[in-house]
Amino acid sequence: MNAASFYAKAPKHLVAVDCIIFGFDEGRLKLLIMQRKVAPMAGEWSLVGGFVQEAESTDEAAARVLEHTTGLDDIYMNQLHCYGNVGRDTGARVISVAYYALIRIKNHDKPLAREHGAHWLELHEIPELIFDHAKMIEDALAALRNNAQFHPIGFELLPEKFTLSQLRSLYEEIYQKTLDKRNFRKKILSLDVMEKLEEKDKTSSKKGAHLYRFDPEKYEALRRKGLVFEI
Amino acid sequence: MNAASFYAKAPKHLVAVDCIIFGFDEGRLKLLIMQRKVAPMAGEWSLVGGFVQEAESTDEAAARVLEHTTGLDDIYMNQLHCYGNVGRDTGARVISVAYYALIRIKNHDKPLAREHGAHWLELHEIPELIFDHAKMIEDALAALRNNAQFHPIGFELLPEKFTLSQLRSLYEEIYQKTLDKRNFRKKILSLDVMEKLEEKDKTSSKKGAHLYRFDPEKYEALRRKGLVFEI
DNA sequence: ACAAAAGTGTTCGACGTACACCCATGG
DNA sequence: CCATGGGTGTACGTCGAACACTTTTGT
Repeated sequence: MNAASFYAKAPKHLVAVDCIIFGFDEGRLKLLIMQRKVAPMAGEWSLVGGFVQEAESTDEAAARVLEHTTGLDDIYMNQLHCYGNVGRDTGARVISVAYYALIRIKNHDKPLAREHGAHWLELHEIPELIFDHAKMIEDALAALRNNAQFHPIGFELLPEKFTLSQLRSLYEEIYQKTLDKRNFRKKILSLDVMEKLEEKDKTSSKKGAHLYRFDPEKYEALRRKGLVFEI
Repeated sequence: MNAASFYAKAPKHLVAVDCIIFGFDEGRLKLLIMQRKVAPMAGEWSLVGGFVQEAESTDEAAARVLEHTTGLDDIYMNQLHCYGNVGRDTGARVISVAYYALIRIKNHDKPLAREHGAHWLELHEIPELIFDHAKMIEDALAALRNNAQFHPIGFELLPEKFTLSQLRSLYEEIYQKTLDKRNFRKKILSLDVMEKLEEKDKTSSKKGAHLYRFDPEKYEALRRKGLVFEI
């Protein structure tokens, strides 16, 4: 077989990206979910997605879709899985590459999201979703939990400056279990990957809690020592 | 937009699967690599792959390609990652979903593999590969290491009956470090996921080593107790 | 008898876990 | 002055890591 017929003989497929977009607000982990605009399943709840174009990589397609919906262009994003079952999309055979993204809810363009019919919902509020999107969310949660345990990705969900209580409640939300306050502080501070700021946050206590900021250089130093970030 | 044009307007892509096939033989981790038959890059070294057809899922495509090359139809297989860069295949725009597979080298159809120009090579023998296949192997090794630490997948690479020495040398090969014989035995035996057989293997010692067999039911019992397999 | 791999226990340090009280301050 | 969340230290048990000698048997 020559090269031309090798490629020409192969079938072509619609390829989509779907994004599981995590946020953290009011102490709760949330997902950005939208109402689908086209048939079939128009009006049903769906993840944010789009088709991969000729001139873009799948990663770029996911970044484009994310920016289109949130207005943010520097989102932490990881490929989750490629969902390739034949009948998964009831409108056509579509192979979908799912990405999960972590965003700081405060930073995103709320009106833009609203324009697209997108809503932030807590995990237990998620309605029935089209196609295999519920499975995607389930897989994304598992991936988030695995990933958050050994990589400093939790910080992507918090404001740049945050208190230890906020950080702890984020991990409590991710793992769905309460963490001991003293042990958590000991652990995270011993890793020495955050800068302690002079500022205090007084919004949630009279005394005020110190603000911290994740320091990528400190994290790099930790890696260089051969140590592993672990919560 | 109506449904017809929503799907019709989207571009279609060639979608391939590429398989990183691991085996374990003579105490070494090996990969099944083949020489490409078509242009461009004909004659160059490549992973085993093929195009996803209309009527099959990506998983099915990978299983088909694996059976086609090895003659085996019950191979342990995991999706690795979807590689979607625009220029990754120099012959055409091809989106590739990579899978890694673990097989018992002894069981596969050697002549069939040879017919396809496939060869088992040790990790340090792998020549330069086409496209992004070297990156795929690198990623697959990382995934194998991660996965082998918490899931009993090492057994997929060994014969049904194996000695503790074989098992240990497999893990030493995967992690590329020597493991203490006593600690390894203590750890793996404490998990109680293997059946100790009466038979002994005398091929590698005068004294003979007991053979063991992985027992999926014992592993399930471990899981039910909420414990985690960890090496 | 000897070579070659199989098999076996103990000690030590590190780390995870459990747990309760004082501090600072705004209202 | 008191309610609220912030901040702190210790004791115990578990588990991973290091480490060396005896057993068996084919040649």
